[in-house]
Amino acid sequence: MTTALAHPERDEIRITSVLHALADPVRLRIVRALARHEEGLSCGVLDLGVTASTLTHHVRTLREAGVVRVRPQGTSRISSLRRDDLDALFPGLLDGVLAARR
Amino acid sequence: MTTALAHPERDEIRITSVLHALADPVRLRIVRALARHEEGLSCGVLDLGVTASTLTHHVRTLREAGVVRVRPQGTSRISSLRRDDLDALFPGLLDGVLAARR
DNA sequence: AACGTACTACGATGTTCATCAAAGTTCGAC
DNA sequence: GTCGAACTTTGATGAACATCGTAGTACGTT
Repeated sequence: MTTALAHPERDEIRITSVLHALADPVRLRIVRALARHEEGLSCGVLDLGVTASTLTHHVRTLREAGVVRVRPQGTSRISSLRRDDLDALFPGLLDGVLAARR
Repeated sequence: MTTALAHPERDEIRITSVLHALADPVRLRIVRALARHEEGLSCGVLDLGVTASTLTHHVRTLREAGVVRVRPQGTSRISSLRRDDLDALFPGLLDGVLAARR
């Protein structure tokens, strides 16, 4: 399928969707990894202890919530944090989440 | 029941539980209301469009996640935001959530 | 003690969700 | 064009959850 991946515009991002997307241990690990790689990365390289299809589900949840942006590159898909949008809408939220020790 | 209400200690509060607790429209409205009333308030006074038993469930979810502190007062229970604990653990998170326009 | 208010506990219900396996798609390389 | 790698889609399953109604408890007031 070559239909472009759907991403919400900045003003379509809802706080409840973002919070729900972040409220999962696997997705939170993805977000933490993306925070360390500003340039983005293919989530397949992460060892998260879930199958590929589950990983697809999680990345889609993050994308549809507006937390990450995904762009195809070859057979891979590069995900990156939508830090600018999130910081503009919910200043402090992302930093607070990333600061969490546990 | 007069058994004291259980609250997690500050170092027992987990980010995923907090995010999950905040990721519900009804609970978010409760948190917003509590943010406007530092002294705390009885959640029963809020008109949230849910029954009393559902409200109990939501307040318990917030309490067990460490988002609010609840103290009995007469036949009521006064809830208040655990702003100090949340700000210490996840600086910016609460402000970011409260800043959300939608 | 009797009553009303505020809240809780329990049980039921329908929905959402995280997970997986299996089969399918897309794309680069040979 | 064939192969393999990376990812997605579909369908199934079990768990978690938001909601409600009913019944119950705790407490202040009369």
